[in-house]
Amino acid sequence: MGCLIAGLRTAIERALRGAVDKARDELGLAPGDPVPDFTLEVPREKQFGDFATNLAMLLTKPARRPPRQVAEILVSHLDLAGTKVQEVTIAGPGFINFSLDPLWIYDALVEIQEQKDDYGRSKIGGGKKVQVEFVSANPTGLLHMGNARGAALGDTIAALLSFVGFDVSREYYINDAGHQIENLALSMEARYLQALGRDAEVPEEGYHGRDLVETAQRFVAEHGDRYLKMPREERLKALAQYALREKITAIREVLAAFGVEFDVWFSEQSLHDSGAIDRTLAILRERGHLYEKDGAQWFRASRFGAEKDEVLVRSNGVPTYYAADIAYHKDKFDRGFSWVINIWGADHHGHVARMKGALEALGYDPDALDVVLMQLVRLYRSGEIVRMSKRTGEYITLEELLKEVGRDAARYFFVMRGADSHLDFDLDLAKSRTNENPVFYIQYAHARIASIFRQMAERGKKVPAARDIDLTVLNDATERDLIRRLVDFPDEVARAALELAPQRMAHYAHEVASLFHSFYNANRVLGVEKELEEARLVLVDCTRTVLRNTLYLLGVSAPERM
RNA sequence: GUCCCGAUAGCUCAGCUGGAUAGAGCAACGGACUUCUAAUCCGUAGGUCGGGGGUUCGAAUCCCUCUCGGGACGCCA
Repeated sequence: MGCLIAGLRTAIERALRGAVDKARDELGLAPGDPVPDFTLEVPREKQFGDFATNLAMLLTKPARRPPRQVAEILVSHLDLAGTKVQEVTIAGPGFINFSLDPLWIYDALVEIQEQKDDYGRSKIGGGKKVQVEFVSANPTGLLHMGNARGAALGDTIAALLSFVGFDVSREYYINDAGHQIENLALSMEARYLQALGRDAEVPEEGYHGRDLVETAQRFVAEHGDRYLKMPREERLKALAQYALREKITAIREVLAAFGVEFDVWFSEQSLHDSGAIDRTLAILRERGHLYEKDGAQWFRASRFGAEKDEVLVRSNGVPTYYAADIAYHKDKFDRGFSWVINIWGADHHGHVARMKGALEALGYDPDALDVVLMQLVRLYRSGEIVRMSKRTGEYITLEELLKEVGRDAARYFFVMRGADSHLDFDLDLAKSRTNENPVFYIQYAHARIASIFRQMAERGKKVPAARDIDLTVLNDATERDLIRRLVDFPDEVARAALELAPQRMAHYAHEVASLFHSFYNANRVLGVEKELEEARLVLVDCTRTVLRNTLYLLGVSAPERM
């Protein structure tokens, strides 16, 4: 689909490149000198026009002239045919500012209205296969706030990438092998025995959460005490399998309630069973990246940028988690993903260099893996930190959070900060139905719009087609500011997606809502002069589209009334 | 000790691929509801961008260093 703002942008960029080429001699540039990687952005201040470039400043050095002089020369060679540029000025240290024909933003409204739900979609991703792996919480308990933040971040990043034309797959890696499963089995056994009235203690390293008590009770309800008499190994296996299945189901359900659905649930155990880990180890060994020490198999990770070497196979012959993870990442690339994104807790940061190192050792491009590290979440209630301890099983679960603050607030709050910032999650604020709460502020804007359309319908009117009416009557400052920001939407989506920065969308939504509220307070829509009413209905319609699309990307609902 | 992340308005944070006068929300203060939802808006005030050095035409942004907070450094995951 055509996108107006992108078209304008590329037209100006092309003109600038052309100017550099024509001015080469005058600027004293060598024929081989490339055109520098300049920016063409929307200036913060309106007085600087619609677009501004730093190109002249970047050419200062090769041209050995002051930036403003370079700008003069460039401007004298600019061919602006077909760019809608009406005025070019040189300002500040050497910016070249472009002011467009003021009518251009009205064309954008036509585009927004016609593209509707597709407005902002693009093909930047070119159908490239991208995998986003996130949450991947141990299936030994319930989801906590860290998992919840990961879920919101991962899902929003995936939605953004998909919106800009990537072929995205959401994946959950199930850690259903190794120690934690043994611990789960032992913990379940204790709860099972307790449920049958016997004395038993959950091991210190085990899982102490209340949820396993209930799982054990359900197990008893189904199987009674018949596992008491079975060989211990069989009992442990049955208990672990039962708990695992129940936990994964519970995780899947609560994530679905959170608006997060995965395309693939990948089992770690399957890597052991299929021989994928052995094959991966064999390749590393063949390439000379493994050695034996103290009876264990070590990977020379330090050769590939990691701090130290790492054990892949313990002296007891059991592969480490790291070995499985290497095989897993190899599998990802073998499945044809050309970009792999992991959302990890910051406590895994030490794992990043190792993982990239392993990929390099296997012959894959480590830069095709991006790891988004997210910092901790702290919950606040009544101004105090809510203490949590996973060890004792005392923590707020995602399920409880959803019950308390609702999905919309939770989704928004988790992505409103950059992943690498600590997130203070104020439960009272998330619940409050006041202007302090950004989610309600944004949703309220949407509800107000819906209300306008209800009244419009009562009056027997319809939203006119933008291309049939005169939009230039939208001349008020609040109207122009709002339109201008609506036009930015495709740019904002693209940046948020490529920078893996969903918080940009959260802020953008708030800005659009704010501009709309200002417009709404300053102007009436219904009941004004016919031409103006029609144009304003179009503007309100377009605002609704942008708010909806933004909220959709964030996984937040767009209510019709509040 | 080594490494990673952070430090920006009273509070919570944006901005960080170097760009023009550093932004927003909340809190504070002063205003606006015979009108489509006042869950809103308008205005005022608020800053040595943790300290110091460096690179540059230009630094909140890049480099070095120091201070303070959080985290990671296991044949755990």
